[in-house]
Amino acid sequence: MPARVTTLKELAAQLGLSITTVSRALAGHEQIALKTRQRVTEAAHQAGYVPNTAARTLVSGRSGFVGMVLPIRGPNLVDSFLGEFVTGLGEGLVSHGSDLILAAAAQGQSELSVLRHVVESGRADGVVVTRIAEVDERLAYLRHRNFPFVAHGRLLDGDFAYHWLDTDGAHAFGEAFDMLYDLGHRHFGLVTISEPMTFRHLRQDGLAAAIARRGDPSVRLDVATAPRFDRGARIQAINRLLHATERPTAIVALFDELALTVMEEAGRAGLAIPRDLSVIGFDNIAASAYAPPGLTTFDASIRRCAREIGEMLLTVIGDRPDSPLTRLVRPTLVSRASHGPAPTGRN
Amino acid sequence: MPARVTTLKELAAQLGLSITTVSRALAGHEQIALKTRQRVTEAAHQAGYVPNTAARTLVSGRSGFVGMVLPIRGPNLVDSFLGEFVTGLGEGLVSHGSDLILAAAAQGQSELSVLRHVVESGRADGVVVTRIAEVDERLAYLRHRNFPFVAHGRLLDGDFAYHWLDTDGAHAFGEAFDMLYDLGHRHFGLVTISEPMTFRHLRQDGLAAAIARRGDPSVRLDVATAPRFDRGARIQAINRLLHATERPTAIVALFDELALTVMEEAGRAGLAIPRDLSVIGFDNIAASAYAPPGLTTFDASIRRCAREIGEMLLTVIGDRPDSPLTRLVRPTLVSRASHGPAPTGRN
DNA sequence: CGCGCCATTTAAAACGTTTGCAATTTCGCT
DNA sequence: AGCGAAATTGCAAACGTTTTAAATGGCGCG
Repeated sequence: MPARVTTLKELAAQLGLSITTVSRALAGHEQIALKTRQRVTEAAHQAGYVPNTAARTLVSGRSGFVGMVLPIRGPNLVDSFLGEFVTGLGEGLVSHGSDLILAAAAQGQSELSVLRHVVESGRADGVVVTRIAEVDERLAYLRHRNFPFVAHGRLLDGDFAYHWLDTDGAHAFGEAFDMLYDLGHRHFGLVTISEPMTFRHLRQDGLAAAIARRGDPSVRLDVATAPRFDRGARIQAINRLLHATERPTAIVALFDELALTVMEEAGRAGLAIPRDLSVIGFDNIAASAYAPPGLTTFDASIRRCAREIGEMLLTVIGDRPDSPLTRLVRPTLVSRASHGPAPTGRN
Repeated sequence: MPARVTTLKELAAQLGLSITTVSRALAGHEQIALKTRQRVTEAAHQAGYVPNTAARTLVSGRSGFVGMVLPIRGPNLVDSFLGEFVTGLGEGLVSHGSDLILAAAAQGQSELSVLRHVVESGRADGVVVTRIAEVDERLAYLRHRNFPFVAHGRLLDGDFAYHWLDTDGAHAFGEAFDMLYDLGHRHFGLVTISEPMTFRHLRQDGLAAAIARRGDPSVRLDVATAPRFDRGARIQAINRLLHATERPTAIVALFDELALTVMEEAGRAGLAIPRDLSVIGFDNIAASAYAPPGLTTFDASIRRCAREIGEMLLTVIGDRPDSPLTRLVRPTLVSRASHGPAPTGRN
């Protein structure tokens, strides 16, 4: 029946009350007589009244939205976590009735400009920023604007305070090293990317720190680097590692996609995993369970993290705490079949 | 510097013009002198002016948002397409500067109630509805409300007109049958789900139609059904198929996740793929490329479809066409190594 | 009976924008 | 210089809500 939306004015007219009273009754103000409150609530429910978001936002200055810039990459590249992340964020927000706004950046439009638009148009009360870069203009902007946000990931230098949640990649990579070392490995490979993302450093440093901690001079680490989205270069870098005169017996990859490529290329080179080569990844993407022989990796539980990020952001928006909320989540080892004892004979 | 947001009033004051003129100048109205328009545009750019969404929405009745209900399932179940879908949708919307609103349904809250809230709060100008059920209350509601929407998927009975885009599962399943038939297969298995989703019927009917078209009475089809998210039941159903006294030589799965389970269980039963059993899936999820020996499947190109859905929805919102926009996208066969000639000896 | 106090309700402004209509300015022409 | 039309600009209302400040009514008490 109702092709139109009910408004407060209509509801008030129907009830013979003023708009003010109806508004207050629905908000549950004590000052309105209980009987009236009940009567109004009942009528509102009856009429299927839903307050208009725009009007409410305009007057209150709060939109009830949380924003995020949608990472759009090349034609066939989809952020592999996006689904999980968005689901988790939704879970985190739903308790407060906040919705999520996803703003896409058009081709050639910087992510910053989209972020600015989201912030300055008043679309959102706070934003989530993911994939922190070494020098991150988004963070600089948000700080400067003093706009509520929570970062998924961290900057390297702690020169300004902000709210963040990060997975403890450093710890995981240390754990990977220790495990492999105890399995007899001494010659390691690290496959990483060349983009200036901070998680790259955090993880690599965690590995280096674990090596240093062990204090065994016979440990050797070779690093292969390639651009994140250049499959050719990636394969080339990996094969340099694989076909060196002295080949590592264990390769740790910055994340699963790289590890899967390592396994593929290893297979192509006639190396059996884990007999000839141990491989460990990070993230635990769906394919890792299926790729033979099953990739040992760390589960970053993106969904749970995103949920927590959502909750943190709601706190930040509501309470504006002046000391930063921070949270380091330790990823859990998912032990599958891609790692094992170091090969004993020569390679 | 600007911790506050610039408003039209401030801009007007600064320029010595009325709010009206500034508003019109920025909107590019011809009636405002060109020189003024330029001056205003320049000043607005300088000040980093971004119009307030809420105010604009309130007066224009258009929010510039497109809504979608975020499917939240059990703890570890994430809609495997969500990332791709959302990315595609974002791509489709970005040209018109529309953003995407994702509203999550809290535990125990029906998807319909969330949808109602999105629609009636005026948050969105149109919505996208995915995973159409046989009897879909969301579609019924939207029609009744006469609210712009585009469905990803179709109802079975065409009793009311609406805008949709669907992947032609019927065609794909027919194609799969034809291919397998030509490889000598006569005994088929279909693994499907018990939930009342329409795509289930469309695909199964496509398969049945292809069988009928062939007119070979020796063709046999066994169907195994299990609830979508009940892994145990799924495995059981598949194994009933696999361990029947007369086992199918080719199994077609409703979608890749099922096909992957079929391959796992086949491996567990000592069957070699594709020597002993051919398996074909649908969707082409990431894991399908990695799961040995590589799953033959159909690529639904979710991202491209979602993008088109976004574009369709913008058309619907803008033009309110009275004849329905419909689009059937033919999925493409991704031929990997999980299918082959029917085994010749007895099984 | 009148005063004041409390409980309850309401009028009106405000949020920032768009837009119908009216006012003002400019300019050509006589 | 003066007129009228065209070009340009501005006033004010409207969108639906929240909120401040004020009004109204009821009632006890002196």
